[in-house]
Amino acid sequence: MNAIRVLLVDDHPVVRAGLRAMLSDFEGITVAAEAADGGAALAALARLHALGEPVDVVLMDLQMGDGMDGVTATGKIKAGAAGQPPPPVLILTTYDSDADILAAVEAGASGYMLKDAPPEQIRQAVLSAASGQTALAPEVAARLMGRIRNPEPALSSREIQLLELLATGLGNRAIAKQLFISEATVKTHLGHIYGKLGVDNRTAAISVATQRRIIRRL
Amino acid sequence: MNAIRVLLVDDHPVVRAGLRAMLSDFEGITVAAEAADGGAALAALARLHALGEPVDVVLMDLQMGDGMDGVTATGKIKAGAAGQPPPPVLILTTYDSDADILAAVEAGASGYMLKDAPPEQIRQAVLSAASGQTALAPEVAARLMGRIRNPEPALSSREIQLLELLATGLGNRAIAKQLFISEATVKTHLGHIYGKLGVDNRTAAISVATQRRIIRRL
DNA sequence: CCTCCGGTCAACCAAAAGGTTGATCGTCGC
DNA sequence: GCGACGATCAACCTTTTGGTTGACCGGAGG
Repeated sequence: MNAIRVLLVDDHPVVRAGLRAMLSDFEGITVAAEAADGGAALAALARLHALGEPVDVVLMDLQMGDGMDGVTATGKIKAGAAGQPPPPVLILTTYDSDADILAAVEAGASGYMLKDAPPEQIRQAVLSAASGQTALAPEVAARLMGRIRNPEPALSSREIQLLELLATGLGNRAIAKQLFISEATVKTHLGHIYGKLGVDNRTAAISVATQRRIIRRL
Repeated sequence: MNAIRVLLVDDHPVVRAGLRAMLSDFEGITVAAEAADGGAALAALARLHALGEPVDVVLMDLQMGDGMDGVTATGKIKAGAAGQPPPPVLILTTYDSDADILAAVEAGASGYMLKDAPPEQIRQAVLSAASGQTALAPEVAARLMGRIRNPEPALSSREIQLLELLATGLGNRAIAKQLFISEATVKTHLGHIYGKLGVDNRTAAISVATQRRIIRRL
């Protein structure tokens, strides 16, 4: 049986070295190539395909230095026309926010592992992904289950819109003016938002919304 | 000449493996031990010291899974009574916010490196630290220089500390309790912060501070 | 058809935050 | 020793927020 050929994608040399060292210790797994960002990953994929040495599994970080993040890269890999069967993508990240997990899964990732996972767990995940199965870290699986059992109240798009203006530091009056509604309505919306996020003031709402990636922050 | 003995502290097995592989490739550097968190690091330090094999440099992540973070651990190491000369502590982290850098430096860290640094830079930093010098990543150094040159928005470290609590959504009273100061003092500090950042409310302060990377987004 | 829900608005009250002035204390540098 | 500055606190007042209640409209769905 041929070894599973893995493509490592991470912008941290340290992490790449760790993954390389870790995977090399396992039987049946070899590191075919490495890339520091999404663009390089796509290039490496194409290059290896042209050489007749296709990659079996892509092991990729979710947050990368340059513009393209793991989710976008996953989408591109999955949509990649050239070779018929795009390789399974395994996401390896530090955080396990709901939004990240959902986004990764929706983009077509075959798995979602955390960087603090023990080597054996990572090995299993690579093996699973190579055989076409899905691999989720226990913590991630538990989180998804909890989400299904206990769905969080979803914010309406209007509320998210409010939240974004809120995060820029605007006061209620300014938000009202911006959205062409009355200050009273702004207060009503904010009250609903606080309730849904489980907080009781605007700064906490921003904090929670940012952590859950309901709104983005640059 | 004896090799420099390094203690690796990071809660991610992957990162530890990477650092180990990376440092092992260098002449004159050996990994004496590894620890997954601050507590284990202190224990390892004591154990190695008892064995007569003191570590020359501690290479530690700033954010660790358990309670104790890198800054706290650094402080404990520096204060560690047992062996007379505490080893230099080199902080290795993903982010380069003012808040993190200042906290690390104040805690007595000998250096501050970013995880996306090339191997050679890390090697240089370990060497510098071992010889008692300070090693800052270029990005970090530039940031500190800018801070000195631009006295315009020079927030004191106390103010940055306030800002961080502010960003978690705490109210003035809660912040006061957290810092063991009165609510009046919190208001005074906030007033100064608003003035320096050119804003007039807490949410705007968080927004500006985040964009200027005075504090880190979580 | 009628109910549920999102979005809109109002009035009112309580609490929190913001603005101002002024004061004490320590440390640092000149 | 003096002056500057950061950190601390207090009292006072104004503005902003948060919390509650109640109401109207319009669309989606049973």
